Amino acid sequence: MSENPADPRGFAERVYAVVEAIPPGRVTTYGLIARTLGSPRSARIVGGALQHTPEGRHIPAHRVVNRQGFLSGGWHFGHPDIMRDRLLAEGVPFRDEYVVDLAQALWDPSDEPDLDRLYGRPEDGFAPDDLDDDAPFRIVEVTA
DNA sequence: GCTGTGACTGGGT
DNA sequence: CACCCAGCCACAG
Repeated sequence: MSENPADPRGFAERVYAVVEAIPPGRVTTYGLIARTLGSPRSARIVGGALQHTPEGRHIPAHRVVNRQGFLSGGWHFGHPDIMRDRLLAEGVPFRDEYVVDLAQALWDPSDEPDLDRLYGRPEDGFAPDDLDDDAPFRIVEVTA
């Protein structure tokens, strides 16, 4: 599987679009980005995309942390301190040395209105695998 | 095309 | 609360 047909820009491009929308002083998580893009199980791919962030583009990748608020991508900046200092400079509250206070700083991309225009539209022709994710049961074919 | 690999996650122990 | 475990899925060899 390479690229989503309904996703001509590529998954990584859409990840960048979301990350660029994160307000200064706020953070979001890999999982929320993945969910917002319609692919809840692709949190790891989100991380992979950020690892290959193009130099020329100023993408605030330091505003992405894991579900616990931990700066799991800290070493990408040379040292986790770099990432932490950038967040501190923006006023992001910390619960621990390398753990941000998600209760205060978490920003959910899916709360943003007009998601389609901001991040692209995952609906058209998107693989329906995500739809049953949160469903309590799966609809199966009735065999005669 | 097949395989290995994670800046992840949620559930279980 | 802290590990451990097994899915996860796009992407690079």
